[in-house]
Amino acid sequence: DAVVAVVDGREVDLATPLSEGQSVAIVTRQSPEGRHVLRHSTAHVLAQAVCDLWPGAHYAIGPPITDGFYYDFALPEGRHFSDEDLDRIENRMKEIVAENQPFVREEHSIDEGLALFADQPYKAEIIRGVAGSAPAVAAEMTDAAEGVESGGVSTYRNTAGFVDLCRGPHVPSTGRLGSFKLMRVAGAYWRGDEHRPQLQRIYGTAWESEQALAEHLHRMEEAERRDHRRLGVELDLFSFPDEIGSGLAVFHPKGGLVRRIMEDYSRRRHEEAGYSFVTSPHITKAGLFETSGHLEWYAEGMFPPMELDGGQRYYLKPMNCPFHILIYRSHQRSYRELPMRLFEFGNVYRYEKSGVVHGLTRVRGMTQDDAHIFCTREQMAGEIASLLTFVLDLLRDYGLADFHLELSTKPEGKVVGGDEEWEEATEALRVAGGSMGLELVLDPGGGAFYAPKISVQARDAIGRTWQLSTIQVDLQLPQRFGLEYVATDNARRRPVMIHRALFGSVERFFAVLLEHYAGAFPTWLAPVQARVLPVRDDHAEQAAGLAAALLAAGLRAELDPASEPLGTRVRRGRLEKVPYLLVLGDDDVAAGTVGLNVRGAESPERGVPVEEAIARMTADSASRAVSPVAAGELRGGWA
RNA sequence: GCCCCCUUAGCUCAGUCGGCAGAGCACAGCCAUGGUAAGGCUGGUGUCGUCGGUUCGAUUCCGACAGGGGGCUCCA
Repeated sequence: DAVVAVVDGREVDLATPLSEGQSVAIVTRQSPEGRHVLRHSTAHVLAQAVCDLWPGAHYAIGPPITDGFYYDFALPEGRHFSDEDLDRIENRMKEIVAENQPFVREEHSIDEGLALFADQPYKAEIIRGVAGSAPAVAAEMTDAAEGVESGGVSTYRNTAGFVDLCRGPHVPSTGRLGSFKLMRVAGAYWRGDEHRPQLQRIYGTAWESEQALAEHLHRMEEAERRDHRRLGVELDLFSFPDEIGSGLAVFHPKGGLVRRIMEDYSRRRHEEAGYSFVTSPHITKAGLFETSGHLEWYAEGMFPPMELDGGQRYYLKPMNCPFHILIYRSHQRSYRELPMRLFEFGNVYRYEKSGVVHGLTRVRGMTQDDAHIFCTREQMAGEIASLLTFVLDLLRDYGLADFHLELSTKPEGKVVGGDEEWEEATEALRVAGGSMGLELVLDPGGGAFYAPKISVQARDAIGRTWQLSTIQVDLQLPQRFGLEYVATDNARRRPVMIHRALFGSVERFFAVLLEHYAGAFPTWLAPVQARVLPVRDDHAEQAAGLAAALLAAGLRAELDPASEPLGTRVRRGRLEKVPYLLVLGDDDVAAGTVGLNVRGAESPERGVPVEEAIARMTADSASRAVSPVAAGELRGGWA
């Protein structure tokens, strides 16, 4: 069961000789570390198989990753892998496993290493790259994991003569791999740099047993089942008609309804929090984005301009901030007006590259719940703190509960503004973020070109983390646009501008909630909250009366008439994840009751008095305390 | 933008080794009035993503384009 050992705190091969007095622990194949080793060794076998099948192939890097591994190759004559090749490679890998070739560790000097990999340019580059660096730097580089230490290199060789540069450790022999499956091929740039050659990457998954592999594949299917793109079709929420274009969604009646409820609640909360609601057009003359700097910095992310009479260029807006700035600047402002909080559900358009568009989470046209707060420098810290509290509070109302914060600091290279300003703004965010009682993770260099930001990362029901709200402190745009206010001493001062979006984009947040809830929106967000099912046609009148009573009670209710059998209609209601199905038959008409089917319950409650049913449903509808469905159990759609 | 894959009925998919296509669900009509996860019968449905090429003939082979999926890079 052992794959490697830990000797004096360091992972080593099982074949490593021991000295007296050393502490030894065994790493088993199903432990996280053991799986890591299995995956790493499987990657080696993958490279060996590819080199067998494509003599002269160059192999680059092949690390273990979450759930599996990958390996990057450059095939002779610039050839590419296709899906059919995966089967061939996998079969060859199985032969190598059957041959049970030992992994033999060898140590070499740098020069020997270079000689060994003379015909492997990527390996040679790794060796040269690390050998040329100071030891401290080398240790930081991921290349160190590939087997290069400052003094020499380590390799692993097996009986077929395949040698790979590697730090190890590895399983003792190829027969000790677990169960694996090659998943897909992809292109990947050498060293992640799009200006360098694109290599052919093969992804695989590997586990300690057939069963663990099967469970992983099953988990993948479960995740697919709650994919927002799939649920969007199944629940008739939205679509992406080809005729409109890539990354441009239309929301259908039910999706539009959910969206409107989301937005309405947000509006109400923003009103209570002292925001003013503004609107701005979708297009503007080029000058506005020249002043803001967007055309200088991000023109390639914008849709190309429309030329109007006289050569005037108009752009679709990728952001709302310059418009809000013009609202601020429409007349002279006093310190008495600050902080001024301008909010808009603003439609913006960004020219996302064709390969990155993805469902509702990466689109070319979206609605931002965008606000800009203009305040004094003295107000800045307090404003950020109350903003963070507001944001987290609101996100919790939508059912997200598990957060951490991320502070993104000044990026390298293209930025505007001086170090002092950056430092002041960053510090304000750091202090506010630190006071929230949440983990604060540093993201060095991750800020926008004009401002540092703090973002709220939320974990959903199946453990994925989404970047949602962002708050940016901007000292640049107020300067570019010459914003001022008149202070108590009658001096003109420059306000600070805080950009913030809470959902990020309504579309994306919709997708996050849809997946978080696996399509079963909590009652307050559900497009249809209750459906009345008369058992027979002769209950139609009472059923219509009941539906009317539900509507009168403020519930989104509808009637599903008895033109189909009850079982059919119950099934449909469950698949559509309607929170309440109210069945009305002879007994109910006689007694003034309903058969109440509560979403998530095993069986119906018969004979519930109508008044009681309405009271329960309205209470549920008013509640935002919900617990989302955990992973799995989507069959039946009832969850 | 780059690499691989995909595109057949509203949806999910089968199929044609090149001779103008099928299933289930959905939809429509009729029957059935059924107390909790698919009642029965009948019926219609397709420019086989688009445009070119090869061919006597293309949904099938080739190319380009569009849209989608998985990655890479990017994400103000």
